[in-house]
Amino acid sequence: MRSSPIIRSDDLRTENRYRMLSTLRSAGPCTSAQIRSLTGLSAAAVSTLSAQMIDQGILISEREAPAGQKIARGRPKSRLSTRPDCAHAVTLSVTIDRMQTKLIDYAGGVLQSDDHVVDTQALSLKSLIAEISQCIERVCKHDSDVELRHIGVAFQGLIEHDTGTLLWSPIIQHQNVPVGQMLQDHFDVDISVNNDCVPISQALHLQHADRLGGTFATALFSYGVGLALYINGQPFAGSRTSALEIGHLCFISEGALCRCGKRGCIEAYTADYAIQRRINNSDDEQLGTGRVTRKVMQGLAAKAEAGDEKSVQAFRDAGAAMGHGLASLFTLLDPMPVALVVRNDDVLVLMRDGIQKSLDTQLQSHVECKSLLHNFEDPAPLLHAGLVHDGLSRIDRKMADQTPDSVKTA
Amino acid sequence: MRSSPIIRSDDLRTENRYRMLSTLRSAGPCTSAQIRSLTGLSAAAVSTLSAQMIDQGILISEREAPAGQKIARGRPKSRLSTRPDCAHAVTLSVTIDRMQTKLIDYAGGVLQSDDHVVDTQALSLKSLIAEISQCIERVCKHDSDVELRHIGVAFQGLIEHDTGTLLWSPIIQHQNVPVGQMLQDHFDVDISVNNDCVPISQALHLQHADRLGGTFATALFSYGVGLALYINGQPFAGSRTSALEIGHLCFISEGALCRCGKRGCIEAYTADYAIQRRINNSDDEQLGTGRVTRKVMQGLAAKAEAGDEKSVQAFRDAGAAMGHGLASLFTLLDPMPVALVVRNDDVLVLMRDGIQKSLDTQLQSHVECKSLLHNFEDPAPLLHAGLVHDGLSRIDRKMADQTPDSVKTA
DNA sequence: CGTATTTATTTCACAGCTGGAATAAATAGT
DNA sequence: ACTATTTATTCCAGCTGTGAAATAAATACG
Repeated sequence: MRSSPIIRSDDLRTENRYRMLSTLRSAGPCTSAQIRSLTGLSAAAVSTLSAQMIDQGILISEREAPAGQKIARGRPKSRLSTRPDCAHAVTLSVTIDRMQTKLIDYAGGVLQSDDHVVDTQALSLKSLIAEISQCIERVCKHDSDVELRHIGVAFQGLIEHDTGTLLWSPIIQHQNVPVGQMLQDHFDVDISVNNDCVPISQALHLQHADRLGGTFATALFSYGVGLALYINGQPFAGSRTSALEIGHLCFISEGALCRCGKRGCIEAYTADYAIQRRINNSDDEQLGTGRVTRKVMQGLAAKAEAGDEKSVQAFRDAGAAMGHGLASLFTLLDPMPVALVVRNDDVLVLMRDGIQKSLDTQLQSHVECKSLLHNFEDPAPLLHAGLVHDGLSRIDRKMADQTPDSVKTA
Repeated sequence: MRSSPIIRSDDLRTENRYRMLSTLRSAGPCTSAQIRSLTGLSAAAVSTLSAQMIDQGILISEREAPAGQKIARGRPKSRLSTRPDCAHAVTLSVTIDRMQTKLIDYAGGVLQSDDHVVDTQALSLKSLIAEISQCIERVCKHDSDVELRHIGVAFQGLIEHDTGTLLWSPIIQHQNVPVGQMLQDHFDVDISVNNDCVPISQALHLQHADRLGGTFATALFSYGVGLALYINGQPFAGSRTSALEIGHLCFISEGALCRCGKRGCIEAYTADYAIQRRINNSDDEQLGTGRVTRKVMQGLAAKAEAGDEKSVQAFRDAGAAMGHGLASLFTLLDPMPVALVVRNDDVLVLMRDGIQKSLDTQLQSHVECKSLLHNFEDPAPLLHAGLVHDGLSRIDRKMADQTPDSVKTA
């Protein structure tokens, strides 16, 4: 009902502070004139607000790079940017075989990295949280003056975004794990837990809006398939979860057995284990254990590229399943560009025909679906960029709330 | 990126004017104290704003019903309400066999009604628009001082909400009909064209939020199946269309022929013509012509209720198809309550088992789907309420924009 | 009839943002 | 050194809000 929560004029100030921070966050360091035009605020307001925030130690102002030869005529521009040491965030991505942790400063710089190899499926509930906590502590302990304000965690699976509860995940043996709550008890800072697709989609929106536009889907092929949406320039958030479980849409009723326990899921044809079992002649009932290594997948892909009939068919079927899922998505919502994010591009090339054929068959004729598919290799940097942006944006919100007055009062 | 477009303090005023109107719109006539608590505005602001709007002729203030016996002690409350004669809207619903038009005043009162029987499938493009225009003119001509500010049209089909273009509709032979544009050329007022599900869903949110909550789906069974969503208290709007074509999700690949030209659509099992052809032994290739009358459907339902095996199965299959669609929706987004809106409750009763069984089979086990389905009989009053609310809300927005200053300037 | 009670409006000082004008700041060119 | 140029800041009146307190309005009660 309410389009905006702003009523009081001091809420306006908070909002405008956030606007400035948010602008600096996505556009990088800016001169006050740039901020003025990007935010729509008046010069007077920008000046007042930035002075206050510099006072508070949130922003810093520095001369524009004096190294550049083309020095302008008048008073040199000074650029505002967020002060790196004013706050820190931790980003943590959990995949089936490792935890990657980074300590980030308020300007987005990476201060510490930690890569911890671990078999997540073998962990007890207690040791899962313990391992995660240790990763976070490791990156934080390195520096002495860490102002930790946010921890952002990315998992694969079904995640309740308000509470950060892991409802279900293919890489964890347990269900309904309140990861967010448990970490908050441990560290007492804001925690956000998200399906890994969500930050990736955020990063794509920041970096590739030119290609993808404001409305697009992000499909991540990893140990399973994840999907996140941007709609009209906004990340789509459902009432409980933000990511869409496209992998568990029913593709063939009473079909192949899926990891989730159901039959005929898209994932039971698209996931690496599904492709593997198909090519290796094992039947569709086997789920296998552990993960299919990247090397094994490359082997399977090579086999298909070499023309092995069965392998080619397996990949084509995987594509058909995925195409069915996208067609369903396009039927329910509107057709939209899709970013296909995958570690190994070969796999996508092999599936692409199947995907396209499925789309062509299943979409209504009046729908144009030319060139909706965009490939992106290597999800890792996107995931990192998304986690950083998300974490720092949440800190921005808190910084904006700390109006000078409320600081005095507190 | 921008959470709110408010920067200048006069935007604030516009927004707060709209807040007040919007509150009056959904809560009905209110005292200034009620408005204060519902909007969160201060007494001073409410007083100033309401005085201005009364001056402008947008609001009226009247003593609370003196008829009531329990007269309070002190100064009697006076209630603010929108002034009926300050603006008017037309609502128009087009179904396969009729156009229902109403002239509404700014308080939501029905001034004129028009029920025009017409076979929409037989109309040429030109006569379709002509018929619609004539309906609108008929209800407007009756009164002399009509301040027409908005026309809201509800169609079944795929509609681009920005432009009001009818991309595809089962009840119209033509495609890509720019209904919105053509009506605007004719009447020069704001036009909104929506899938009929959207206003119905809006009305359900207003009237039955207690049962459905802020996140729910609305499935309308009419000549086909339509679906609209509310997510976190907001109507869901896609980038082009707002309604979801759940009826054309693929249920059985290479299955029964659907009106849309594809095969195996949910609608090819759920629609009235689909049920009819199944029971009448005609094969799944026949599309039939014209519509299945309500009487015929009641006959088919009676047959099934009497225990006819084939009829029972046809309805059960229809339910299974619908259940598949809902399961897909619940898999992609979160499971949510569903309002099943249908003219004839019997039909729903016959399908309900099939729906539930499909849901139970296809949803992941960790999902609770007990009692998500709610029945609503008779879509007509809901559609009307939704159209009225939508039309008047859009007028509210324009009224809020007319700040006293901007009036003087203009 | 005057008083108590309740509701609505007005008034005041304070704070936020705007647009425009006036200053201040910092540098290149002459 | 002085001036021109460009950018940033400050100041102003005007508008929008807030909370708190005072005032006005309209009725019931005694």
